[in-house]
Amino acid sequence: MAKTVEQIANDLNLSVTTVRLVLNGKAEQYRISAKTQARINQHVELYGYTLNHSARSLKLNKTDTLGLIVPNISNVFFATLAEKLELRCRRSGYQLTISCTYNDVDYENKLVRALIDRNVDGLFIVPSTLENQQHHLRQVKKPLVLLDRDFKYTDNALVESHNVEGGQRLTENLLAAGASPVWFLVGDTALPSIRDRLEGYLNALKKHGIEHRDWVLSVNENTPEGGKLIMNQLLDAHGAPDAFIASSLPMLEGAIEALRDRLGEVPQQINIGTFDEHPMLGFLANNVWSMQQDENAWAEQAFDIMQNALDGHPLKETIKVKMKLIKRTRRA
Amino acid sequence: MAKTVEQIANDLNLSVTTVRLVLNGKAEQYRISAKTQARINQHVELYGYTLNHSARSLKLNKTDTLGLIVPNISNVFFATLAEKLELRCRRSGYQLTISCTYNDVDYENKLVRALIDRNVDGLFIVPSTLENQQHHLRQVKKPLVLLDRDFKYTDNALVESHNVEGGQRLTENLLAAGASPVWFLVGDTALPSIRDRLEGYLNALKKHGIEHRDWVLSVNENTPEGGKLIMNQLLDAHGAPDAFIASSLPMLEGAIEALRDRLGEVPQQINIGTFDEHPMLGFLANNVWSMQQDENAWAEQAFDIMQNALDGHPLKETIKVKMKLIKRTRRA
DNA sequence: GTGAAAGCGCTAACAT
DNA sequence: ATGTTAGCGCTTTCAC
Repeated sequence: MAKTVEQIANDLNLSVTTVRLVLNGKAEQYRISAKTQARINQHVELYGYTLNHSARSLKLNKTDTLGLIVPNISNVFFATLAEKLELRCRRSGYQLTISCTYNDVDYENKLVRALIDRNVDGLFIVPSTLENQQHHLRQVKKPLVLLDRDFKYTDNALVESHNVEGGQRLTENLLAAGASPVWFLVGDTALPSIRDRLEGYLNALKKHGIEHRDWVLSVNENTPEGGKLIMNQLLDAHGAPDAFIASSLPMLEGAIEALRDRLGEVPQQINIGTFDEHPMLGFLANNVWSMQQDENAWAEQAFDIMQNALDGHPLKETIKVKMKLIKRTRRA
Repeated sequence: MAKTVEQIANDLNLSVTTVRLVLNGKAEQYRISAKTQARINQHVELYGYTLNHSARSLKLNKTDTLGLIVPNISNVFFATLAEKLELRCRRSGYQLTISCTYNDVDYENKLVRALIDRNVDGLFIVPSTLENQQHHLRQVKKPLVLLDRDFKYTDNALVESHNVEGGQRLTENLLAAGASPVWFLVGDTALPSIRDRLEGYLNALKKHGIEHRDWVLSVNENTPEGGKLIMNQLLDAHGAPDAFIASSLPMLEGAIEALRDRLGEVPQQINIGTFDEHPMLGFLANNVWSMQQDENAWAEQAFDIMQNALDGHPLKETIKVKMKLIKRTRRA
């Protein structure tokens, strides 16, 4: 397949420079004779030419590769984000390499090192903890775009959803539906995004003159197990709820499981709110409001910032992407 | 951060060879003096050393990188497979780069070219069509492991689930539950995996002395839209079913949507079978049987084959991984 | 026990 | 308009 520039040059008794110029479309600019161009093009047509990225990388000290580090991609949100980002990167000639941390703090640091060692040109990271974030900021001397979690203590560029506003809007819609209380099942307030959603929830309550901070039930893991635990507590203390919001899909999964385990079914009149959209939310017979994150917008914004940084214009902005409410109403 | 081998050698007035030998743990083998070793180790301790992968790749004509091409990763099965495969590859020092085709036939070919151009050492591919498969077999001169879809016309190594057996077992379990007919909603029989599931279904019927081929309803896209269309047809012709099997999760999503749209709810007594497992299947109030694919086993097997091929022992086997049945029973 | 040097294929600076 | 060359950092072969 291959054929190197030098081989082509030799075959045609030309210099590498000449061949390179036409290969790179600079033929006109350097006024390579039409005849030479034709000879080269024909040769390439015949034997092909594929640029050797390793050689190019060695020379230019860049790989035209970007890294993405997320907790996992079996989570639809991160999976979709990865898809959009990969597409956006490829559109500009970058290969994106995706890696998952599985929320393992040490493994995350190792991943960063592995990608830096492979000389990626820049890195998109969803850090697991503040410590991880600080570690990365120290280690990574390349363009870095933080995603999803604003742990503060840095002015590095960051893209996230507008969780406060989203949380508020979601809550207001559930409040408007009438059922009360609207419990808020919150997993892991160590995560800024979760904290912001909670803040939005409280804002909405306050706006409606409600001050029931005891409607908030929290646990310290953002997982199905956490959701199950907390829903069981709720059932113990108050029986079946009329309405609740889960701070994320994994929490919701656990909460629903608890309801089925304890009540034998998920009472259809419960109004449910959740963050992150998924087609299977339609499997619930209930009214379901889901606050969707806009992965496409994230990808565009994050890549823009990266592009600028690669061009030597590092930006320090925090972008908050608007969320979108999806309503599923059950038939009366 | 960096420091090259040559820099270290210069700093210590040694030759690159000596430095390399201790860096690569061949110190004992070549009996480098303890003193020299100490000096080198100390220097590295102090200033660090990171191997330049680009230079190494250029010299050795390999990148220690493998490629994975799947339809998309917003599909949990492929996402999980990608996760497991990435872990397995990293464990052996390979970086995995994941790309999605979105079922775009041309884009898929471009992706293969892009990865080959970047000189990946080998490729795992879920081909979209037979034509794609043949294209890849022609283009890819490197180790290639096909995944998920046995389009035949090749003896290339391939890893897939044992869909026939899985389909049969799933069907038998639904038949045993008593409800009848057990409809089979099948999307896109152009996909070998789907065809095998159907075959398993028919085997089960036959085994039970049932010959109702008209229980099979098919459409030509394996999507929510396909599932919706087909369930609507079923509702038109026979009313609400007592039991059905969906050939994949996307199909099930559409089928459930149709039920809700038409009946206002998903009748709880319907027994549902599906392929691929997902926690949110628990959102259905129904009995749900799901036939789960074992991504971990796929990853292990696929990597093994790849490893062998990279070591110069190309294998031509087709591996069929056993599936696992998950049962969700509703409370009476 | 340690050293020297060629060469992987590309780019960019400098010739003509 | 086209040619020459150095060098990116590594590996490998050969030499003392």
